[in-house]
Amino acid sequence: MDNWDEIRTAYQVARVGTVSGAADVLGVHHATVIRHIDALEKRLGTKLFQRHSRGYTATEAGHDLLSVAQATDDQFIQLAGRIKGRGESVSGELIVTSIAGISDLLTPVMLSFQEKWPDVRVRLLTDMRIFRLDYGEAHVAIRAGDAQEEQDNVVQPLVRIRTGLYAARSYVERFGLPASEADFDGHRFVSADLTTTRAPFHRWLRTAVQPDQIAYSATEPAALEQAVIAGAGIGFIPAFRAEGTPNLVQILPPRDDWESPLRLVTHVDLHRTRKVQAFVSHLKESAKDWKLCR
Amino acid sequence: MDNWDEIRTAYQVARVGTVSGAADVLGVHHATVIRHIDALEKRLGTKLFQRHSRGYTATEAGHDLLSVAQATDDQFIQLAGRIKGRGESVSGELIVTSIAGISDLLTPVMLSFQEKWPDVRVRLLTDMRIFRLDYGEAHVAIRAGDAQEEQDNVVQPLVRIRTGLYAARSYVERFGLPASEADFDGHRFVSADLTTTRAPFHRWLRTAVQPDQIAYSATEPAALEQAVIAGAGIGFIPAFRAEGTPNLVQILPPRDDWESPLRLVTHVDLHRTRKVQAFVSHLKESAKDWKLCR
DNA sequence: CTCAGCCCGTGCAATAACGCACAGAATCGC
DNA sequence: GCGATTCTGTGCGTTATTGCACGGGCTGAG
Repeated sequence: MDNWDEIRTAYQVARVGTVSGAADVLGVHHATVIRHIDALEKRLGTKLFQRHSRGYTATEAGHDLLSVAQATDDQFIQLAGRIKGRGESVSGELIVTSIAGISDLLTPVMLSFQEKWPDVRVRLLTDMRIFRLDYGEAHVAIRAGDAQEEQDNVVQPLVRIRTGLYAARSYVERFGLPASEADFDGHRFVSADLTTTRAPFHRWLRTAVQPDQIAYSATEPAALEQAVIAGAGIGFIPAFRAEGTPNLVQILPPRDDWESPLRLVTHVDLHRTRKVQAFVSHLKESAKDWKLCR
Repeated sequence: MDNWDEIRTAYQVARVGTVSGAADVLGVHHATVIRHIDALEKRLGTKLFQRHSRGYTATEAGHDLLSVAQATDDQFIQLAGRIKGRGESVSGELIVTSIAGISDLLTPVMLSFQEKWPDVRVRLLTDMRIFRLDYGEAHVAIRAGDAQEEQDNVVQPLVRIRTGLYAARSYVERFGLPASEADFDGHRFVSADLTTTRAPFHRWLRTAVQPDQIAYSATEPAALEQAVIAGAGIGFIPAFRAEGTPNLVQILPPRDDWESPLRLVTHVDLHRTRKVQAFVSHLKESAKDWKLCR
């Protein structure tokens, strides 16, 4: 059953009853309607209409087509309404992907957004691999660093996360408190695998300490944080997280060159839609209240 | 939502995931697919797909279209199957229209036909006006006389109904029994309006008797028959009906030039279908058993 | 790193679809 | 009964759609 347009033509003929009338409705010449009907009947091998001087009347097959195409027409009209309205409405799914380790910041934002727009189903994806906006894997991405983005992505800076060096109180009691960067000899450190991170503070650490001083490494930020809290070594923790955590001692305060700039990225096709715009503005508004960032 | 073909194209793209793949399925060039998508998105004002190097992935709107068009495709396939199979199957409605007054003959035929093909719903239409086959008002028509049929009608002779002149026994007791055609003076006759009948025996009667001898006239054959039986006058009754009716006296036996040839008429478009063929052959077979016809 | 394979996108030529005009036929109203 | 109207059907010229070929980009394997 190729050529749905011919079905649509036959539908109008069955509905109106005349070729001329259907042609008017369809906005084409009546000769076109005749040719569509002829072609469709030839392909089906059955007469859809009885031709007579007052018009076309549908046969049984024509009536069957009429009812099916009627339903189709209704559904397409509803579909068009939904699609056209979708750009205007804030509803459906909103998929946000972000770097790991900032879910404390994001989760309240997502929840308040969903509270504001109850028709939206929110999904937050965090994974090692980078989700591709141009594959439609997410509507909004929150990424770190200055990495080059793809062509069609709209990038805007969000906040800069301040990160400091911390250690657990239990670690300090056991290994002592280094006075400064020059006093790091003999200390143990917790860091991410260099293969999976491009965070500036981790890169800095690799230059500041010996490789064998990295006592513990992991890929997941939460795992690193847990390791520091457990006393495995000195490690980087975002200031906003360290402040709320007891038993953490600041070794070195946040430095500007450790700061990780967060970028808010959307695909250009989705950037214009009201749903994405709503979330973007909501996120930027919420980010103003984030402490210990800038 | 004009242009259903573009929806069909978009449906295949959403299903397959690539323009090239959809083009293969649709049997068109991939450039055509791209143009269809572009046109459809432009008309809807919404992106249906995210374009990337590995193909097209559907957006939310695209997924919506996919599910709607999927259902449409299924329904169209089923529709095509029904329509193509309809010509082969003996089912659905079968509308027969006939001249009034032969329902005794037809009803058993219709009933046995329905018994033979239980999926058929049979309708018998008899009315003063002639139902038009080319308007699709009936599949089969049984008509009388030699009237010219329209262009696309298939005509085949059925039987010739023998008609005689009869009177009720009560009439004969009151007015006497005419010995022959020459003895009609003073007798009363029952006849159809000349405006509504072209039956040869009625026309003959108008020449054989004086107009004021027509004591009773009607349009409906059953009404005429009832009038004759009630003793209103001498009238024509088909031999097959008169034989089974008590209290009827034959005035004149059937004559060849009174015979009314019945024609079996079908529209050329429907004549080929198996359903109509089945009924036509069933009717002709049954007609062989009709008594007092030839 | 390079090459092969598989996508998408666009200018240009061919082709199929379309609109136009006219003819024929039937119906409606006067 | 007869013109007026309406509808279908077809040949012809035009337009729009399609197919083709080529270029470019991305991906994944060797």
